Amino acid sequence: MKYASVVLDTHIDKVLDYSVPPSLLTILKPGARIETTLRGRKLRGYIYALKDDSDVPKVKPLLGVLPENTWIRPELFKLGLWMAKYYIAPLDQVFKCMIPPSIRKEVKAKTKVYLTLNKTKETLIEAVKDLRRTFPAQSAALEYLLKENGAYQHDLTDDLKISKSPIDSLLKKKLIKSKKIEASDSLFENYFETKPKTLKEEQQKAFEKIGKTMNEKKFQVHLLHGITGSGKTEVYMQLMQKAIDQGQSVIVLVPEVALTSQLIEKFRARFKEPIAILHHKRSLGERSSDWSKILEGKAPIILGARSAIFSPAKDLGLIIIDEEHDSSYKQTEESPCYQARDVAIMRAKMQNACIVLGSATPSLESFYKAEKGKYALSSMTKRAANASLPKVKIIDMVKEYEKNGGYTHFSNDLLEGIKTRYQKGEQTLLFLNRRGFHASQACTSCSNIISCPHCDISLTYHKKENILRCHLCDYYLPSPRKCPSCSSLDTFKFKGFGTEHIERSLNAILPDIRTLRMDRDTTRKKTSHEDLFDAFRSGKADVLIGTQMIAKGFHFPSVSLVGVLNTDGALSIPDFRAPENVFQLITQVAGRAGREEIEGEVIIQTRMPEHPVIKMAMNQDYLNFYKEELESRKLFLFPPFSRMIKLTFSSTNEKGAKQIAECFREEILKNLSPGDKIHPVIPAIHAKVKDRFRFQFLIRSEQMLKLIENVTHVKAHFQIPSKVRLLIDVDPTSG
DNA sequence: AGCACGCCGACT
DNA sequence: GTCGGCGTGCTC
Repeated sequence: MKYASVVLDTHIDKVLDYSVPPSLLTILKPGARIETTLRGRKLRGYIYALKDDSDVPKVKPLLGVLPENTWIRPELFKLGLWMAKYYIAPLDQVFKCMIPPSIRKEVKAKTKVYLTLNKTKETLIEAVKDLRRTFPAQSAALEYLLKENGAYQHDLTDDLKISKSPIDSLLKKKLIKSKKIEASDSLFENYFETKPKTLKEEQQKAFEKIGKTMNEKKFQVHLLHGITGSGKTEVYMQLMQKAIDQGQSVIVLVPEVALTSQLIEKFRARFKEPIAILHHKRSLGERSSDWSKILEGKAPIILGARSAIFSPAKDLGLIIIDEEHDSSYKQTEESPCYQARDVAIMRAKMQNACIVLGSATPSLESFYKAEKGKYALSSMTKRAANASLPKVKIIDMVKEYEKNGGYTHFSNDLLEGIKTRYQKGEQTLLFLNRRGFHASQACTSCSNIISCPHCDISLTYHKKENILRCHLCDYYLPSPRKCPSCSSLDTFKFKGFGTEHIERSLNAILPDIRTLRMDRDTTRKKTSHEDLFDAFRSGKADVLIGTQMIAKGFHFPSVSLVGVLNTDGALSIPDFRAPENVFQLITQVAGRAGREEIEGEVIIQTRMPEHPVIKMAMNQDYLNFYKEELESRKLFLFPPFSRMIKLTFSSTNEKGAKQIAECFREEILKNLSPGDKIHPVIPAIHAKVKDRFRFQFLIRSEQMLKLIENVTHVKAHFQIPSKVRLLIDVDPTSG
C-alpha cells in the first residue's frame, strides 16, 4: 500500500494519486486528513483509498498527516461516499460539509478560567481585611470568591468591573487557584433537575414500540405523529435515557438555531450527561470543544441543526429528527443538496441504529412510507397536559374590508381578542410571513417598481432605517424621493405590508399594548433569539409579531391568542408543495396557542375562507389533508409517486446560462428511461440573484437510481464552461 | 479552485 | 515589439 488516492480541499472533481512515505504507511486509512502539495502549493485533503500501485507516471509524496480528530471516521466516510453518489456532488464538498470549519482549520477549543479558593475560609477572610486598604481590587475579588465559593474569571471581572491583574496577584500569592475549563462545560450546571414524567397511554405505547426495536439494536425508522402539545418531547427524552442506559449515544436534530435553546434547557434539566450543541451560530471555539467531547465519547447527547447529523457519535443508538417535515433539513443553495432526514435514515441503517421522525404534520413522503409499512407509525392524538385544542376562527377579510370601508391589517375580532388578552394579562402572537415595512416602492407616474440592480426582485422598504433592501442579496439604498426611471418627484406609492408595518399600526391603534418583533432583521446577533424570547416570556410585551421563526416549536405559557395575518400569498405560490407548506405552517402556528391551563384561540385572516387547505388546517385535520393531497400528487405523479432532480445553471451571462442548460438537457434526453419526464428549461423562481442569471429544469422519474446514473454520466462528460455553474438538487423541495 | 499557458488586440 | 485581457486545461 505505497500509494494513496486523495480528495483535496479544492474543486478538482477527481481523486489524485500520491505516494505514501514509509513513516505514514501504517497510520493512514480512508478518511485520514493529510497535507500535500499540488503544483507546489500546500493543500490539505482526505485519503480516499490506499493501493499498491498507481498509473500516474510522476507521483509526488504526501507531506504529512493531521491529528486524528480532524479525520473522517469510517462510518461517516462510508456515509459520505453514499451522499456523493446519491446527491451527485463532488466528494470534497461532501467532506467539507461533514466536518465543521473549526475542525478543518484546527481552532483550539475555547476555554474559560474558573477560580477557586486555595486556603481555608478563615485565612482568606483575614486576607480580605489585610488587603482592603492597599489593594482594594484584590480584596473585592477575594470577597466575591468567598461569597460565591468559586467563579468564572470573566464573571468576576464583569461583575466587579475590575481588570484581570488583581486576580493574577491573588494567584501569585497562592490565595486562590485557577483551572481552565472548556467553554461548553460551563453550560452543565445549576439546572433544576426534572424527573421523568409518567407517560400517558398513547405516549407509553409509542415509547414501548420504539423502545422494543432499540432493545433489539436493529435499524428501524419510526414515525411519531403527535399533535402539538401531545408530549413528543417527553417521549424523546425517555427514549434518550434508554439509549444512554444501554451505553449508546443519541443525535437529536432540530430545525432551526432558535429552537435549540428551549430543548437544551429541557435536556439539561433531565440529563446529567454532557450535551454537545452544534449549530452555525455557535463560535468556532465552542463548536470545536463540543466536537472533541463527542469524539472522546464524553457527550452522549448531541443536539443540533441539520449538519449535526455528521457528528462522530460513539456507539450511535438513536437518532431523533424533531419536526421532520421542516424545510430547513434540506440544503438547497449549495452542493451537496442533501436532505438531513434522509441522510440520517441512511446513517441509522449503516450503523444499525433506531431513528425517530417526529411531527404534528409529517411530510407526505414520510407518512406515505409509514402507511406502506416501511416506517413504524406511532400516533398521539391527545394533548398531554389536559389542555384542549385551541378554537380556530377564520375571518373573511374581503367582508372585513367592506365593513371598514377599505384595507385593514386587523379584523375587529383580532383587535378585540388582543385587547381582552391584554386586560387578562395574557399574550398574543401575530404571524406574518414578510419582514420589513412595505413590500415594494412603486412610482405612480411611470408605474416603475424599484427593484434590486443585482437580483430579479423588488426592494422591500424598511422604515426604521428609511432604506430599500433586497431580501436576496442584502443590497440596500436610501429610499429615493425621485423616480430613477422617469425622474418625477414624490410620486411614490408603497405596496404590501411586512412585520415592521404591522408593529407600527398596532402601536397606533392600541397605544397601551407593548409589542416585540421577531424576524431576521431583529435577530441578527448571536443571542438575539434567546433575548427576544426571554423578554416576551417574562412578560415584557403583550404581543409578539413575527415571521416563520415564531412558529417553530416555541412554548409560551401565557399565549392564549394566535393571529395569522395573511396566508393568501403562500397559497398562490406555483409549487406542488405549497398546500403542504401552508397546512404545516398554520397547524404549527396554531399549536402555539393555549398549551396549559389557559384555553387558546386562533384567528386566521384570509381572503380565501373557503380554501380547502385553510379549512382542514382550521380543524387540525391532518389525516384528511394527507388523503386529499396524496390523491392530487398521485394524479400529477409528483412525489412520493415519482422522484425528481432539479438542475440549475447560473451565469452572469444570461444567454450563456440558458444555452448550456438547453444543451445539457438534450444530452440527458438521450438516455432517459421510459416513463421519465423531463421539463423544459425555465428561468428559476428568482431569475437573477447577485448578478447571476439562473435557468433550471426538472426531471421526474420512478427509477431514481437510473436517473442519477444518467445525470452523473452526462455531468462527467459534458464540458461546462467555467463561467456557468451547475447546481444539482436531488429530491428538491420546490419545483 | 488556482494557476500557467497561449492567443489576440492595445500602447510605450 | 511587449503588456495584459481572458478562455482553456491541468493538477497526482
